[in-house]
Amino acid sequence: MSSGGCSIVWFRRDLRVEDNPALAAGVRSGAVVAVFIWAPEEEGHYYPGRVSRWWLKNSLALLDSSLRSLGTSLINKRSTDTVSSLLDVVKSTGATQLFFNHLYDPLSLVRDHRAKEVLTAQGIRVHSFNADLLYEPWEVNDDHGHPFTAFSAFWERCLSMPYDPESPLLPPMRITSGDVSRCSSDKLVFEDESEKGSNALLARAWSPGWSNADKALTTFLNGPLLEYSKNHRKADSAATSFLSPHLHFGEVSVRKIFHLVRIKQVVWANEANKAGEESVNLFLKSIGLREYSRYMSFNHPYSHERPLLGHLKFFPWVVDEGYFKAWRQGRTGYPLVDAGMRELWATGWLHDRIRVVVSSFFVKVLQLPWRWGMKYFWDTLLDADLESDALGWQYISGTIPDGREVDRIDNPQNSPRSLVGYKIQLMKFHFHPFFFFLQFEGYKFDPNGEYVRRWLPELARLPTEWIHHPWNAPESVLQAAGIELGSNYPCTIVEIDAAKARLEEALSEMWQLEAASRAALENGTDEGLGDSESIPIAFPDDLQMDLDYEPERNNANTVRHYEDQMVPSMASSVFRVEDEEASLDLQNSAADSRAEVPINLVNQELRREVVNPGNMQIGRINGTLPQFNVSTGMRNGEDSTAESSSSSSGRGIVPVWSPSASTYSEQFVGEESGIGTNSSYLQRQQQSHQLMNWRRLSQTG
DNA sequence: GTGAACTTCCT
DNA sequence: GGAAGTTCA
Repeated sequence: MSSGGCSIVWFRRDLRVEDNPALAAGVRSGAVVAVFIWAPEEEGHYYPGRVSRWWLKNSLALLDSSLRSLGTSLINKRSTDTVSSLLDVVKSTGATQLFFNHLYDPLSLVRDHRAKEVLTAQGIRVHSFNADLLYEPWEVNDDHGHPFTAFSAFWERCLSMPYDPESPLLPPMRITSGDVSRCSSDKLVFEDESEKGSNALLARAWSPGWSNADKALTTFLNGPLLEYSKNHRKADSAATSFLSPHLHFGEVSVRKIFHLVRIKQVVWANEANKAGEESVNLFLKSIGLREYSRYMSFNHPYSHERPLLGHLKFFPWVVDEGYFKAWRQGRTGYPLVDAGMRELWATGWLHDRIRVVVSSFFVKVLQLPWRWGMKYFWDTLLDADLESDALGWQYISGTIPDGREVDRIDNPQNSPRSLVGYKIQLMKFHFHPFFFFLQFEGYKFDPNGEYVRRWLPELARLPTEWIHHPWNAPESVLQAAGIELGSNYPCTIVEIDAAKARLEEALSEMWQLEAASRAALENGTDEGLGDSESIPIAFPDDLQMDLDYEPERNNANTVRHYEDQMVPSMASSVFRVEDEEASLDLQNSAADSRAEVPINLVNQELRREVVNPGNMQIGRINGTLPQFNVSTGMRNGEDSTAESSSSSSGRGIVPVWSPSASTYSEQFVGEESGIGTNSSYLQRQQQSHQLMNWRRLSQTG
């Protein structure tokens, strides 16, 4: 029912015309104005990295040309305030409706909710849809109606839901363009001069854009998918789908992938093609992990900044800039790790297996704070994806709940013996697979050393026998290969045995701290002890790659720009908000005197962004911070203006932040419940935290 | 009812 | 490989 005015279709990470529910609904409602708003400052320190911006630029160009062939074009807006820009577009086009597809990262959840509120208040009808997932997060629950807390159970349920995911929609036949004569389109700049040279190389390997994504999908389905299971262990194989960057920007619909893969599954099942079936299941699992990452982000919106299991709060991370740099540059002395890091820097891509290798090394051997690693991935990966990367790093760090710890996490009421459970859990994650793997098994990813030789030419002449552990090679062999350890290839930055010992120490320290904190809680003493989570917020100042270690970068002027990607210093960001909210926090802490695990600065940081993304104020209601509400209240169309796609159970739901308390996720590491006390702690600690910057931290490490 | 043994689960 | 859930004597 078109009401005279046109409709805005707001594109974000759904850069496709096929199976795009928001676009389809907009087109159905009449004339359409398609809009993309570029407001990267709103992303805070998750300002997209260079390669990611390159992708976006190209993807948008393709979307625009597709829209043009259908009868309209893409209006681009450069903005520091997405919601204001939306309003501007509404006003200049006389639009009466807004259509968009859901996103699930914490910032989008807040921003989109605000957009909906603001536009609705202006009399605009807002409709939002699921275009990114097989099922919306709130559709998938266990038998008790609670969200799942373990991936496997979650995925099993997804695959056996009583109704199938929506069938993919065809692209619109044509689009009637709304009146954009008074709505200008900005020229968006996604790369500066210094970045163009590096980016030029990307185009040789990648083709962004929805139609290319579709080709990549077809290629994969007709080729590598069959061998996916067999090949996916190899670092080098071409068996990956290479769909992840396409998926990140929504150039291809997960539901389309799912449907097509399932067709293959049926065919191969009929043929009793075991390898094919296994491959399909494995590939679907990777789709499932992507779904789960959104699920986690929705249910635990702090999961990109805070461990979901509390014990890691007490892990004494090694805050060592030198280690961090060596890891980034691929100079750790572990060939497989170094090869991976150099490939990442040179190409923006890393095979999934190698991601696990380098990130495990980061967390378990170097024991650097995982958020640094995650941030570096964010800056360098072509398919950087907040939710997926958060899930991945939390997994590597062993902080993903496995479904049993849920009701004991950070809950003072629980019996001390649950500690044992944590302990073992973490020991398992840390010790078991990795050290073994590093020493003996790593080679199965790259049995012939081809991968290492490609990315570490200095090791190319080393016989395969030694290629993964040159430190064991006889001197004569090294000499013959032209290698001098410590000179043209580094000695191991940390030896395995030393790392193992240090890890044991670190873990026991962690348990002591946790026990002490627990004891303090039981005594009603405040705060407890050390909180290593205050580290990860800081990010070293000089995240500059040394140019001589960048194989693909011959131009000395192509210095990477990190200023815009810098994690704000604590002094400059957290405390500004703190000041504004000082009085409130006092109230909160008085009301919430129940002793809590101490402050989590990370939480403060998210809060800063959430409360104040790009200088827009999101109101606090009743003196509390916006909290994420997954309670059932909003299921019943608390939001009457929103209309979900056509999902039978999904109608009326838009992911929403609201001040209402009592969410399931409270059970995790004080996501909500900790806010009040955290703030008060912060306030009291203000002085000391203000002084804390990277340098100071590095001295303590 | 109770504890031992067995099963199942673990991005 | 440890712990919660289940079965069985």
